[in-house]
Amino acid sequence: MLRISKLTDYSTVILSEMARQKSQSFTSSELALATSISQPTVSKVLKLLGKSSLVISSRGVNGGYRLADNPEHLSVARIINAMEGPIGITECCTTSDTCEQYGQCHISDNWGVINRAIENTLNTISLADLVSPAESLVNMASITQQKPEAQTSHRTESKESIELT
Amino acid sequence: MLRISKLTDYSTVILSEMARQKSQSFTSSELALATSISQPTVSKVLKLLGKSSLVISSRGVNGGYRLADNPEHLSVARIINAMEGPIGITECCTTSDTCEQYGQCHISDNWGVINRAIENTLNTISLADLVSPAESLVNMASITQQKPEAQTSHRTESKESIELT
DNA sequence: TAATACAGTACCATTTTAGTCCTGTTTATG
DNA sequence: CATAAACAGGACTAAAATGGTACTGTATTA
Repeated sequence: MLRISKLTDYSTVILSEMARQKSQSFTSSELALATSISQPTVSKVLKLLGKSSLVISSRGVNGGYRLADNPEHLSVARIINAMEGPIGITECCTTSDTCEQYGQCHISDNWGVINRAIENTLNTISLADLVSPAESLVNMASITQQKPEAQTSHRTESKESIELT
Repeated sequence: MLRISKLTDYSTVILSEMARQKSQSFTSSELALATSISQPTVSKVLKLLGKSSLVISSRGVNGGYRLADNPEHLSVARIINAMEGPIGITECCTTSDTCEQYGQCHISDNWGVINRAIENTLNTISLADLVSPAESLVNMASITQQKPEAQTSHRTESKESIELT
């Protein structure tokens, strides 16, 4: 299904809740309430995000979490990276050496190119984009464009090649 | 990690082996030998691909599998779709109704946009591209471009926002 | 010193995935 | 028409990943 994990999904919900509110600091209980995610799970997610310094925590009474940077400067790629580690659509994209097929595989380089293309997409989208109306994101030409420009490579016509709903 | 499954990975290796050879028909044993993937696994993959009519099988002596269409007309998105079902980077991209957060979630629409962007990328790349030298793919402007064009939305500068290797 | 809130880790249940095997069915061929 | 080659369709198991929770510890404020 090519899916981010549920915890990663939660992290985007939690972070966008933080980005949407003007408040500076949030406890995990507050965010649990606001997102309908259980408090222990919210806590787990925020701890992970803290390790990569996407959020900053303060302990004790009146403690909580706050965003480490402006939502404009936090990309979706970094969020995924913090929760799941480096984006690698195939095994060889991240581990490169452990694959048994290595040497007789003719496509690992191309998977690397594909992986970087997806990284680029996710890197281009910020937390601020995530909380903006969907129209804004659709209008980001670099995200949704499908240019029919001249090039050497064979291309699949997108119309006939997909029946995803 | 945002990864395709191992079986899906195998499927791309197997299909590209079929695309590279001029031969028309391949038995699962031949492909197992050529790819260093075990024969039962190759067989399992080809059966799955057959269900979505990406390959055509013929039984009996001299039977085997052949590509259902030219490599130029088979997109990576369709391969993933055949092996794993619809591409959905989040749960709400595919199932839409079962999510508990539905109603109070403010970002599902935007995840839909992101999902379509990734679909577009994977849809643009064909099996023929996968077996071509990596340079060809890099030169596909629609895949790797990162346009800094004017737009309304906030953008993350790709340089500072990512430390993936 | 007591209460609040995060830190770190461990744990377990569930689900998913990978890989194999077995029992059909189809087809070419001698 | 018998036999062997090859795919079809499940069933099954082991291993791994994931999700969710709990527990103990530490920092901070009042």
